[in-house]
Amino acid sequence: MAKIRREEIIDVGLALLDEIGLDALTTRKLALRLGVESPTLYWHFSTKAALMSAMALEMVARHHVLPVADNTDRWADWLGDNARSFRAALLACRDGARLHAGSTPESDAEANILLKIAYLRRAGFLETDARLALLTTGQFALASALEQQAHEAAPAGSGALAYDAETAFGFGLDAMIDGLRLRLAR
Amino acid sequence: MAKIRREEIIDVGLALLDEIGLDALTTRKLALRLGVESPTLYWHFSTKAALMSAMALEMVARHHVLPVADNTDRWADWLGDNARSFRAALLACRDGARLHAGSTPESDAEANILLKIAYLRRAGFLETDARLALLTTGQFALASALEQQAHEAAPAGSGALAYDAETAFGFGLDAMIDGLRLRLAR
DNA sequence: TAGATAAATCTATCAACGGTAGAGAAATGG
DNA sequence: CCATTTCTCTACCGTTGATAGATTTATCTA
Repeated sequence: MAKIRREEIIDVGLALLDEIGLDALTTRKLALRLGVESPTLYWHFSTKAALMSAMALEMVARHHVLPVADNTDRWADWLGDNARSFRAALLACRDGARLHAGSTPESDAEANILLKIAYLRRAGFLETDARLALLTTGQFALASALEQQAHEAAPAGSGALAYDAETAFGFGLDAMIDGLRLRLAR
Repeated sequence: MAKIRREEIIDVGLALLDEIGLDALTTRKLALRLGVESPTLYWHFSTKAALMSAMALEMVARHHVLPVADNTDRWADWLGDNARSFRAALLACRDGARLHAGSTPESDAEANILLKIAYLRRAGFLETDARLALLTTGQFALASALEQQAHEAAPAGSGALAYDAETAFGFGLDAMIDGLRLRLAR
């Protein structure tokens, strides 16, 4: 009768996800790896979806740790780094983007996001614009990671419209930030 | 013994999806509504995922019908309209964005996408940039629709970072296109 | 230390799911 | 009229997420 902690479930869950992918990740397989029977998981989490949410949250918390910058002159660089960091967190684990999109976690810690908004305000943005800038760059990062991992899973030839995901993300992100710079200048 | 056609399955499938949502859409329920037993579906589609892909394709084909413009001066307007049209297509049906993201359809008809690339080339873009501009605006539209429908399904209070999805999309899209305009000017 | 209370896991089972095998009905064409 | 293809049926399989309730382990007090 092995005893497990909530953290352990999340931790092993993420490791197993990385090995076998989201579709194959069942409560039984996870329980087996934990040395436990599957109903045990339902004492720690009300539902499988709740467990997945917790995993998604932990994944971002673990890899997306970019602190707020001091230099407000370089806000554009920081905003780009922030989006790249978020995207990298989603890519750090197999099917990570789908895991995140499938659940509905309060993506960033509330406190952290307020700090980021405050930083952009210091750089000259209106409150609303700061929020939207963070939101939309984040959404775009998610979309990019989502599509990249979908292509990794099913390597369709995609004849005429092949592209490199990394390059495409950089292209779109740069455009977005250039647009924001323009908006700030007005 | 009712006979059904492939189109009919897709059609009724989309209608049923709109009623009960993606998670509740099972082959049995769909078969029931078609007046057929569920294994019948597997004669028309090799797998449920293939059926979902076909539905996703039909959904976009039905609603995302913006033709290529003539006026190359207004390429920015057209590119914005194109992204808005794509997003509207995903929102036209409950869980439409998840349906699209979950499958891996050759999003646009190949021929159509080539026309759009050609149009942007005429407007002055390099081949690569034209492709990336279409790709990234489309990805952003998908992400926006995905998050909007996720919030519709689970109306989390989301205390401090509430926002209107439509507004946020317009904000990000405008920024992106402004950035592209800048790039074109160089 | 003894005994109760709370915390955590177990066994057994459920209905529903995606999918398959193979028999059989309906259409098609010579 | 028969043979062949096209399409649907019944019956079933293994797996899934989840629940109920007995049972064990830890904790806390008298």
